[in-house]
Amino acid sequence: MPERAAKLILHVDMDAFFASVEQRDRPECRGLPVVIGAFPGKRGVASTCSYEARAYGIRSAMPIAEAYRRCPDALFLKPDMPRYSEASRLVMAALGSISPIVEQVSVDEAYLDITGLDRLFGSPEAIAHQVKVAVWDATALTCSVGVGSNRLIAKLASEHNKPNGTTIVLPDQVADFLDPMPVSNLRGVGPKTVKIVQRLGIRSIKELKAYTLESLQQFFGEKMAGSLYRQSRGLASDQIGERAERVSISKETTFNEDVTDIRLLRSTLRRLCSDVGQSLRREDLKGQVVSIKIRLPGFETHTRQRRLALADDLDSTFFTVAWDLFQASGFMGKPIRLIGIGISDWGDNSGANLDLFAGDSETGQDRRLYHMLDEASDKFGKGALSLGLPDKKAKE
DNA sequence: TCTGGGGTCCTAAGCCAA
DNA sequence: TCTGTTGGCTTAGGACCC
Repeated sequence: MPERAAKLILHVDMDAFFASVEQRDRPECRGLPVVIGAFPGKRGVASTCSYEARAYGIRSAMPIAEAYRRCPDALFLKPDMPRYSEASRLVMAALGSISPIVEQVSVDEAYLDITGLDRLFGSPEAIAHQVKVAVWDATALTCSVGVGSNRLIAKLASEHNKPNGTTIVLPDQVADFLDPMPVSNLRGVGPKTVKIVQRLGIRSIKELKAYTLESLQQFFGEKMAGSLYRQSRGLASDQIGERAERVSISKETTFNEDVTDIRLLRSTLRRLCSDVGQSLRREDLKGQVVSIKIRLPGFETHTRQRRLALADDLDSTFFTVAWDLFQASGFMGKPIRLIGIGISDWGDNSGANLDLFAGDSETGQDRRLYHMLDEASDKFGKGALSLGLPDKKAKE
């Protein structure tokens, strides 16, 4: 068996992406603290912020009220996703000019397989430089670049020196690079896992590495233990490819104030179902599992889901099921902080307008009429309209 | 401090059929 | 026919990421 050539993976992470696009396009924002996210006074968090805002201690995912407290003079802007998507498209096109193997992982991040590109560009440092020049030429935005032997090392390397940094980690430098890092730097390690790690007295990746796989399995789930064991040794996938196919589409909304009004909840759910239906049809998908998400004032979150007899993409189908799930959830009449809907499990039935309920004679046209009735009853009150359809409850 | 929105993945419990 | 086991599927919740 011929030995496989060592891989060289490069990770690109745009610097404060949304905020940088705003500062690029709006000269009045340059050099100032800019926070992208919710407006102060409303519920929400900072999606991202400029480096000037970070100097005030503002961070991604920080409640917007806290961000405002830290810097009332910051410019608070709503995200302009179409503009960021366009910038993202240009970044990815620029990366494609460097390597034929690019995997976009989010709007502002990508992995490149740069194995063998030294013949074209030279050293890993030279390739990283080429990437930054290409991104700058295409967008006038800076990025941070990390190079390593696999995805984990490349990603940690790009995070190592931000903004506008370059970090190369050669295979014989991996242990020195990882050992002093906190365990929270590893993928999949969030606040809950950090708590367990702290309870065990583990502070660094070096200390984590002292644990055997079997001992980690006593404190973490099987998968998490395996993941921690491999990551602490710098082991990870070096395969770069197409972005994985999406597995669900969802829409949700948090109310500015908790809601008990059934009509408002119903109309909100209908709007979300319509949005999610539109997204599905745009992507030519039909889903077979309808899930609703309900968040109560204490941030307690519940989900309910139901499998359809056949996959569908109609707003009215989703709304009928979602509303039914909500009514059966036991949360009717309680204050609701957030309501959401998600569709998943792409069925393979290709025909459109398939019946929702097995053995039910309700057609797609019927459903549209029920949908109109529902809309009308929302507007004018129940019983205001009759289209001569059989009573839906009676049918079931 | 008081926590968005859109995702993915993992785990556990309950149910059901072999 | 009854009972225990096992494994798959569904459902719900939770952790995490960007």
